[in-house]
Amino acid sequence: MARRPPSDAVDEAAARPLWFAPPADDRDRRRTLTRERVVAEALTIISADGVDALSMRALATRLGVVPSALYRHVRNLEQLHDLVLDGVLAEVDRTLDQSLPWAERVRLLASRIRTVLEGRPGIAGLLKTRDPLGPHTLALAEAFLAALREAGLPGHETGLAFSLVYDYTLGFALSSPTSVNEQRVRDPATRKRLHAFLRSLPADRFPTLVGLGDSVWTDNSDERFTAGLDTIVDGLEAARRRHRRTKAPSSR
Amino acid sequence: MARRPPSDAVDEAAARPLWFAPPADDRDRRRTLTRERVVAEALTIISADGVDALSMRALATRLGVVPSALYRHVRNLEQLHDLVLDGVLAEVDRTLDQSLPWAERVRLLASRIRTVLEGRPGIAGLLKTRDPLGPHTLALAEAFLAALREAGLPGHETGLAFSLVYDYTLGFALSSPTSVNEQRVRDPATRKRLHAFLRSLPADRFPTLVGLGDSVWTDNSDERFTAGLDTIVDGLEAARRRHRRTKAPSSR
DNA sequence: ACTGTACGGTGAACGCCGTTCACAAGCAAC
DNA sequence: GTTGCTTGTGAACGGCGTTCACCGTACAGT
Repeated sequence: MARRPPSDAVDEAAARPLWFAPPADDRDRRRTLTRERVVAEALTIISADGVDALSMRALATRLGVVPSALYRHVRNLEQLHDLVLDGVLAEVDRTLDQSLPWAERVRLLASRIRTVLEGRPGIAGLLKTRDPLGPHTLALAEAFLAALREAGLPGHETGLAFSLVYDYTLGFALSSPTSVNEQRVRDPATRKRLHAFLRSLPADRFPTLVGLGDSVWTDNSDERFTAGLDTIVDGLEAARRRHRRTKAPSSR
Repeated sequence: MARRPPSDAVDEAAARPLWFAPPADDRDRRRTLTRERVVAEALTIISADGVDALSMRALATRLGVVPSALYRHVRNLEQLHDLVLDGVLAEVDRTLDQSLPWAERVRLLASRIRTVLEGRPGIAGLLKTRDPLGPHTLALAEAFLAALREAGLPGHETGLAFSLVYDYTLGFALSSPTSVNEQRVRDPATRKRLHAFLRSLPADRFPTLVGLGDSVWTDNSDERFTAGLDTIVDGLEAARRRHRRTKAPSSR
């Protein structure tokens, strides 16, 4: 009696710092279902068809198993999401040339996160609403903070800066074209209709909108992302200077 | 035959600029179902129990009607979401004292959006993934652009700046505590456990994370929001100066 | 070598969901 | 009064997450 439920690992914030129980032994691997296999298969589903295509039943079918079998390895869909999220974040390259200036390092990390997230349509939505404290999430935070610390801001402001950059990156990845609205956004005909629609707006009600014309709507999401990121980093740079001045008023 | 389906209104970008068909007459109001009543009831559900509690069936029950009846007034759940979103955005106060500097106006608008979105748990998620071009969404964009134009940036950069501020605000509202994780975040005991967990991290693997200590994690989301917003506005200010200098190098 | 037990997969079921479709009640116009 | 259109109804379909009793198998203890 009293069958032990699947472990918590990612779910429980107070879990043991021994996250990834070492693979132990590869004895009966390959024949029986494991949590790793479940999560891995979930990831391939998401990469292929987006996060909406990931369901317990579909996942079970792809693993050649009945849905209820999954619940031996994963507590529920929520926990599966958390595990998948940390698996995705594990794929973000955290290596950085330490000689690079802090701003560049921050930019690099943010760009890499975006790239990885955009390869898994819809996963940014999960990440923003669930925000698991898995090992790789923490490692990523560590990398960001290490770069930001060199900006010379006090600890509290460093945390705020991290939150800003991280939130921006996730938020951007979330609103970028996913599998759902992809064709709607990328389809040039639809885009033309949209531009025509915007041009047809009553100028008395939306003077700025029509006054600025098409140049307002940037379709290139790469440009939009880096431009926003640069502005944020500029703002952080300004804060850095401001703080440096009040702390050690050397010149002027 | 050939029953006319519910109109598109928000859904179709190429719809007539005649958005809100005037109420016409109040003859049979109150007895029969209308699109307005459906959307209004959906909004109260969301405000009370979050966006996850909004389902066609629950909505129908609250309206004293069978689920399929809703499809006479709304094409499907997606369109209902779009209509709800525009309804929410309609509640954002767009009036601004024109004598305020542009930066302050931008800050005001962003804060108001955040306030409204946080009153509807989970709705920011919809907004980011659907992004409807309804009348109030556009009016909000107009207000932002009007403020940003005074920063003196060229049209293209103004659009980028709008995208940045808007995305940041939505992204932040999305990750702020919703009905789902609310108690998990607000509960002081959980917060204590989280802090203890962070302190227990191995310092060799996360030197910055543990080095900065608790000061990194700001629980006050108001402070986090305004700090991020200020940084962004600072960055825009820097871009403004930069551009002004290259355009008209008056002093120095 | 035998036996008990716990693990991990099965099959059926529950209750929810969005959506469709044929049909009926009400109402307007001719 | 008949016609035809609008709008709500009832039943159904397929899909979802999740639970539960069941059972085979492999392994541990004696």
